[in-house]
Amino acid sequence: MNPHQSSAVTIRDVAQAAGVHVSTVSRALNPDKRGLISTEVLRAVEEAAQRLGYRPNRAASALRTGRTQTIGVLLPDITNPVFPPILQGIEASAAARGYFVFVANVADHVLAQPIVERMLAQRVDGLVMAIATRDDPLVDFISKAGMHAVLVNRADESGRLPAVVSDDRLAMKLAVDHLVATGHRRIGHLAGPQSVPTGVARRQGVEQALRDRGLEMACVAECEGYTREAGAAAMRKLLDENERPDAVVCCNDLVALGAYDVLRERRIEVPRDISITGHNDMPLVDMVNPPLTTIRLPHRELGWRAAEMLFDEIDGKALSASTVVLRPELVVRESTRRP
Amino acid sequence: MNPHQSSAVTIRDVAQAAGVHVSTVSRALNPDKRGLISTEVLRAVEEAAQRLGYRPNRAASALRTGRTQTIGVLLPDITNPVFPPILQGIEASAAARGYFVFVANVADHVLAQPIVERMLAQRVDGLVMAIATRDDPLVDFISKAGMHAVLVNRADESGRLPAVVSDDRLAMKLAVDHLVATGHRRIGHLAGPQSVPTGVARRQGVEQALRDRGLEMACVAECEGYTREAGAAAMRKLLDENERPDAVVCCNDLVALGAYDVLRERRIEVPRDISITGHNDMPLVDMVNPPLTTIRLPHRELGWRAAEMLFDEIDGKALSASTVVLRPELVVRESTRRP
DNA sequence: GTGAAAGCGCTAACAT
DNA sequence: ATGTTAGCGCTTTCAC
Repeated sequence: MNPHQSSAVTIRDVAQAAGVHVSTVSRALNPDKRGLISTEVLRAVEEAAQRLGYRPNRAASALRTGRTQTIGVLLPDITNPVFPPILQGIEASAAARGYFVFVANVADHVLAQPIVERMLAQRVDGLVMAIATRDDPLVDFISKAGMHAVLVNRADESGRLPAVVSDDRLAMKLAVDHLVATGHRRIGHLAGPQSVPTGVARRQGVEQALRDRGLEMACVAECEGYTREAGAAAMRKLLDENERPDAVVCCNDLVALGAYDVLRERRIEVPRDISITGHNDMPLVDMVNPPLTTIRLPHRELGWRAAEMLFDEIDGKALSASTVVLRPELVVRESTRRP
Repeated sequence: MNPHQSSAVTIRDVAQAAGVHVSTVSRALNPDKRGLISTEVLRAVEEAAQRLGYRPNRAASALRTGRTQTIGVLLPDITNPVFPPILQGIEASAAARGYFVFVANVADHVLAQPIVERMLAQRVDGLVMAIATRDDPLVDFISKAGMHAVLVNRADESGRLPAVVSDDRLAMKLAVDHLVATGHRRIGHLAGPQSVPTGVARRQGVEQALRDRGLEMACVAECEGYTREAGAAAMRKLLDENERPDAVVCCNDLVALGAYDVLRERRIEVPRDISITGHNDMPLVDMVNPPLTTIRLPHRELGWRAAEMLFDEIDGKALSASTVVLRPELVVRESTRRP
């Protein structure tokens, strides 16, 4: 916006037009202090502000109050379909409170700290982070800087930052229970990288759920990443090194789709010969062949809740639980055999 | 961020530590004015700033200069897969220039103007908008306010705002030419809503491309929206009211997927009995059955270019073309019969 | 090359 | 209930 031509109208102009002092205008326009102003003056100020097209300069008020009414959101990859709904939830919560959201795509984790520093300079009131690896020095930096921050879709194992996550173990239990209930007994797992918390948690979830049913893991292979290619490679390995299982619980939808690729290539039919489950319920997995049975996460709510927690912290009522765990949900489609 | 505990270090502190005046510090830390400072002083200032962990307060500099180093991005729906790459492009361009990006999800178009007003109050330096309907009063509002703005994925028919778009007619021509080259003659179209510019342009594109090849449109049906359901409904209508075409050019991938649904239901096999093309190359359309032949748009570049144009405007070098049209690309998969 | 001083627009004591 | 005043942290003339 060109500062020279637009909205040169300041609180001064309004005060003059309304025939009152600037501080009166400031009060009249502040919802929290409107009560202190007489009805006539209030009306006069509002009329003048309206007429002149006054728009308070947030930069000035930010300078004065130290609060910018903005928060920052750090995402590893906006194009990964899990993040848009999370962002949407955050944005909705922020918008409802009159906050704006800075979005930064942290393509490479080494850029995270510089970005956080710039956000600090920008005086954001807080941060929602979907990045943070385990034992992240960034968490350190943030607490040292005294910034308000909440993690989303990532837990802070050191417990210094509040977080909102989905229940990975429960997710896998839902998948396993569904498979067992539909008659599967030899159940395998395509595990996520064991270097990341979700990879470990989901694998443990599968093992535990199996044990609860008196079963053992039939076979397992670890993916190098949460991608279709990694899923295909792991599936190949799984099939080559083990007797074929009845069903495979995949750590993620993309991995499941990679498994589909290999099964199609080998003419093993889903779900007739083998059942497959995913995790995330990403868009269009209901369109693949066969439509994928998967776990739906409350992504939007994850974002919403994280933002709400952040605002509570900012407002000083930081009483809330430090980690909120949301419930995932099983979505049964056609990649799992019916009983 | 809590203003009380963090980064209480100001330019004053640095000045004192370095034994110089604040204005000297300001100059030393401003890349454009660093030249005016002697090497020793420069070094002393930098050392002091570093040591104290000084971080310039952008709110203060924004107040003083009228520039915030932020831009706003207005999106109709972040969860629509075309927008994340656009946003990514915008964000990358902004980050490269040290700008931050406010993202606002404009769920309902009546909210657009209030949001723009808040962005104005926030003193964003400019706006990238992926919203704007035809003859949008918002465009009016923005030009009146003297804001810098660029449209993306939407053209401003009144020509008051620069825009970056993809070539819809060319997109359809690529699809039609491919179909003709692979032996199709009776070619139909599932058109987008004729109330939106892209719906009209794509339909005209199909018609023109056909005419260029000496063919006529075999049949056409209009979708009520760019959704799978609308695509299915339109496909049903198309089949019910016309002799079956060899191929159908769809206005959009989701519509094409809706067409798939109907064809599967009627046991019409793709591409043996009929060929189908989409538009957008959204994620996973390579995973559906059969993988969809479609048009890939340079979404990320759309965003990048829009942001670059905006920055040019902000910097006063608004010489660039007022509308940039980017080339889409044909992606041949298995939903179109080979010759 | 550096310092002095004013002021961006707003808010919040404090005074009345 | 309203006015007075000071100042948030920075940039930018204007002096020297």
